[in-house]
Amino acid sequence: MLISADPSDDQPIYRQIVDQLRQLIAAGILQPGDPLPSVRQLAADLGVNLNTVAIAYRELAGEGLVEIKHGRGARVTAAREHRFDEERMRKLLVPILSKMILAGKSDGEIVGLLREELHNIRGDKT
Amino acid sequence: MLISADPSDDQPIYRQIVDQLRQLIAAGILQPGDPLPSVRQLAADLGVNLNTVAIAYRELAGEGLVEIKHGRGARVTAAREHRFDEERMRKLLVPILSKMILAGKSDGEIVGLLREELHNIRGDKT
Amino acid sequence: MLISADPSDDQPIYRQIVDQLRQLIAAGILQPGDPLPSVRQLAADLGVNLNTVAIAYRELAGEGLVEIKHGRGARVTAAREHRFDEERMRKLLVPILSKMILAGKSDGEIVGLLREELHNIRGDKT
Amino acid sequence: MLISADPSDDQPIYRQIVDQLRQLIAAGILQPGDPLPSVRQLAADLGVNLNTVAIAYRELAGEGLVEIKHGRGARVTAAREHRFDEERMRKLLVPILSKMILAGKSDGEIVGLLREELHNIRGDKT
DNA sequence: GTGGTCTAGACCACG
DNA sequence: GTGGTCTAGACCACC
Repeated sequence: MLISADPSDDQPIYRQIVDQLRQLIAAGILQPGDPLPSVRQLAADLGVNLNTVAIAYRELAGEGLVEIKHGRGARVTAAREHRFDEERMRKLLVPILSKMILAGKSDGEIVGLLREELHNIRGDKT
Repeated sequence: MLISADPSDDQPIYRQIVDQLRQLIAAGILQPGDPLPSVRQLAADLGVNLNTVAIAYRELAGEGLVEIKHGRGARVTAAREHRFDEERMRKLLVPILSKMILAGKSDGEIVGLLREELHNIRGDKT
Repeated sequence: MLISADPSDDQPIYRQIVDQLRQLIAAGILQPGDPLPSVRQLAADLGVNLNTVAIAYRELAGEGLVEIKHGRGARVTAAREHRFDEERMRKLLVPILSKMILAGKSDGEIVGLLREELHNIRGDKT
Repeated sequence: MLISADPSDDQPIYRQIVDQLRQLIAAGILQPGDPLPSVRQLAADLGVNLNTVAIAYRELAGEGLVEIKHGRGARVTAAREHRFDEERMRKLLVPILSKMILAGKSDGEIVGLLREELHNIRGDKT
């Protein structure tokens, strides 16, 4: 299982699912055309309600990352540029960076950690 | 006023306040020992509910960034290492990085954007 | 083959088939009395399930556009006025028009686009 | 009540709500900044479940037509251009036009009906 | 089998 | 008060 759901996380479960699937797609582990697990299957695996997974899938469909076909499951969309709201990204970044700075991290350490995560995501997936 | 509250932001107001105060502390604009505006004052300035500001202050107190003295207002905590939950930081970073990757950003572009934001936060504050 | 089935379309396949056949009849490309391809044949050509095509034919029969003769295939119905539920047509039109209006289209642009499509459908068919 | 829900309609209830609200916004009856009825209120009025309305609101938020504020209700978004996928609009139009043609309507009649609907939507709302 | 929709009812988060 | 999320369970539509 590549996906997990933690009800005690501060993020709602459906968003955890969205974030993890988005990461798998960004990593290339899920390639365009690949099928996602069925709503019922994933719900059973995660021990969550069917609707919770359905909401996650619907959100990904809204982002254009997956295509949902009635009766035939969901698949990763044929690759296409994802829109990029730079201002939004910066705003998301600021609180995280602030926390790191307050923890005494130097710019080098912060950039290093970022590079590590980028590498983790991109990884090798041949 | 260095703080603003935007009701049309996607973040709840109390979190906007928390994030901005944390950023000001990280930037050194608010130094250890400095007093925060009173809850009443800030609530009035921002035009938000008193409780909203109180919740924000309580959250910052929970993070150990400010000390609330009953009846005597809140002050930035005497400098001390803020705990650093690296795993948590990484988890916060992943969804943002995934989105940037899907938007076609190269590692260099992503690191560049991060460096810019770091610079913006650290800025000049003597 | 004048018909196609696109699994990545947002419309279900059976509806794609219905809409395309209806359009061909409206355009006069399929004339009253003309035979439709057999369910088996069309299903094979489109690479879709037999039932999917059968459901499409049944829907067209329900609209009175085709006649299904058990064991002898389906034919376009002898010409007769198709019932016209004006209210239903208006209801179908409203969401599309609303979207166009919100996109800033003028009445002229909208009417122009409609005229183009009418022309495309009517086309030349001897 | 400006909105209605018909469970026997072929469109799902949440989409009926979306379409009607979009129409009201296109018509200017709901202006930017205007509050939408609360989820619970509208659900009660329509006699449907709270979640059904919530899904409709979320969809409108995804379209950028309304902004939902936790604890403070939903409002029509400050006006902005709605994206316009012309190909999609044409594809939606074709089946409707085919039906009208099969009903024996002339181009003039069809255009006339369209103009009427445009007028109905745009209407006077000073 | 797949996903889509809806309900009733619960509990949490925000202001 | 507001909306957000989740559950359990039902029924429908598509292939």
